[in-house]
Amino acid sequence: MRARFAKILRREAISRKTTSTELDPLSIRLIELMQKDSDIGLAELAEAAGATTSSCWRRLDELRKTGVIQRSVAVIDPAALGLTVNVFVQVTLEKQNEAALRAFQNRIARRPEVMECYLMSGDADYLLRVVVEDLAQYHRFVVDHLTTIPGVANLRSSFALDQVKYTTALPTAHLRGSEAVGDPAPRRKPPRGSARRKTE
Amino acid sequence: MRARFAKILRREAISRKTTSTELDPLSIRLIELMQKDSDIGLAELAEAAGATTSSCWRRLDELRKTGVIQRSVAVIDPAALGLTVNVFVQVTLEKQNEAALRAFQNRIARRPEVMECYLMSGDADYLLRVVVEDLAQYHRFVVDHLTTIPGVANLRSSFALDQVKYTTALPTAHLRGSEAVGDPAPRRKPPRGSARRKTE
DNA sequence: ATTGAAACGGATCTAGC
DNA sequence: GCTAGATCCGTTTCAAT
Repeated sequence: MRARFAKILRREAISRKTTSTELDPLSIRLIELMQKDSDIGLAELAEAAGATTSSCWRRLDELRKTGVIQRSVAVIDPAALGLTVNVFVQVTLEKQNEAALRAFQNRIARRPEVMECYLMSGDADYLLRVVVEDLAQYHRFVVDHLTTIPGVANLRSSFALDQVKYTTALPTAHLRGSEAVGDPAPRRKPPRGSARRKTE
Repeated sequence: MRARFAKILRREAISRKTTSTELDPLSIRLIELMQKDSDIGLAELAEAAGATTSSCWRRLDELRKTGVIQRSVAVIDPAALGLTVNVFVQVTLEKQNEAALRAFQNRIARRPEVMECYLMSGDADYLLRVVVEDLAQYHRFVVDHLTTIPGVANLRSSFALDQVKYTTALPTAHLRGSEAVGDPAPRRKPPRGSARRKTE
C-alpha cells in the first residue's frame, strides 16, 4: 500500500521510545496482513480486518509512526538475479574487545552480499549468511573482504544445498491471549491451578 | 507502491518459466529502489531511475508478471512484537532419504517461528533460524514441534546475542557489467589475458 | 475523544500519438 | 516510448455519537 508521508513520519518515529505498548487485535491483524502483502488496498484490508477504512488507515499510520512497521520492501526472486548460492560463515576473532567487534561489524554491514550477521554465543563469534552467484564469487568475497578485516582469526564456511524456507513474516501467535493462529491448537498447558477435577 | 492487479498477474507469472532474461539498467535500478522502499511513488522512482513514469510502470508490471518481483511486504520491528531471541538450530536426521527430507520440510514449513530453513552440506542436514520471545518459548518449540518430527536424530542450538545486520535487499552489483554499486571499486582482477605489460 | 462517511487531491493506469 | 487524460484510492475533513 502506498504511504505517502512515510518518510516525514519516520523522523519522529526514531525519537519515540519503542514502547512495548500492548497491541490490540486490529493492530495484530493489520500486521499479519501487511507482512503477507503490503500492496493490498485499504478497502481489502478493512474488510479482512473487519473494520472501516478510516480505522485501518489511522492504525497503520500509528504503527508506522511508532516504528512497529518500519517500511515496505519488494521481495525479489534470488534466482532471477542469479543468486542461487547461500553460504553460512562462522567467524572467530582474535580478540573480543569492544573495538574489535565494532570494526568487524562496520566492515560487514557495508557488504551487500552479507544478508544477515549475528553475534553468537558458543564457539564462533559471528554467524553470517552470504548470498552469491557461485563459489568463485564467494571465494573473492572471502579473500577480498572477509580476510582483510583486521582481527579475523578463523573462518568456517557451510554451504546450503537448498533454501527450504525463507520468510520475512514474523510470528504473531504469541500476541494473542490464546487461540493460536497457524495452529490447530494442540494442547495448551493449563494456567496453573486450573487443573480439571470436577469436570473429569 | 500500490500494484492494483498484482494478484491476477501472479497467476500467469507462475506458469512462465523463470527465464534468466538479462536485466537492463532500468530494471536493475528499479529493483534496487524497490528493495529499499516499495512505498516510493512512481514519480520519485522515475526521477531516481532517470526515466518517465510510464516506462517505470510498464517495467515494474513486467518484473511482477515474470516473477522477478514476487511481492511487497511490510517489515516489522521484531522488538515491537517482543521477538528478541534468535536461535540457530542444526538438525541431523537419522536417514536422508527423499521421504524423510520431505516429511521434515513439510512440518517445518508450517511453523511460523521458523523464519528460515536450509538443507546443508557438511555435518548437519538442516540449519534453521527460529525467532522466539524467550528461552522458555524456544524450549516449547523444540519439545512440541521439533522433536515430534519423525526421524530427527540430533539437535544443536546456537543462540544469537545480537542481530548485527539483517536485510531483505539482495545485492545487485554483479548485474552490472562493471562499476560496482555499494563500492568505491577497489581493484578488480583483470579478465584473464589482459595482464598489463606495455603500460607498466 | 473516537469513529465513520464522504469529498478531495494526487497518483496510478491506459489509451492515443 | 512519451504525453495527457480518465479513473481510482489514500488522505483529510467534518459531522455524529
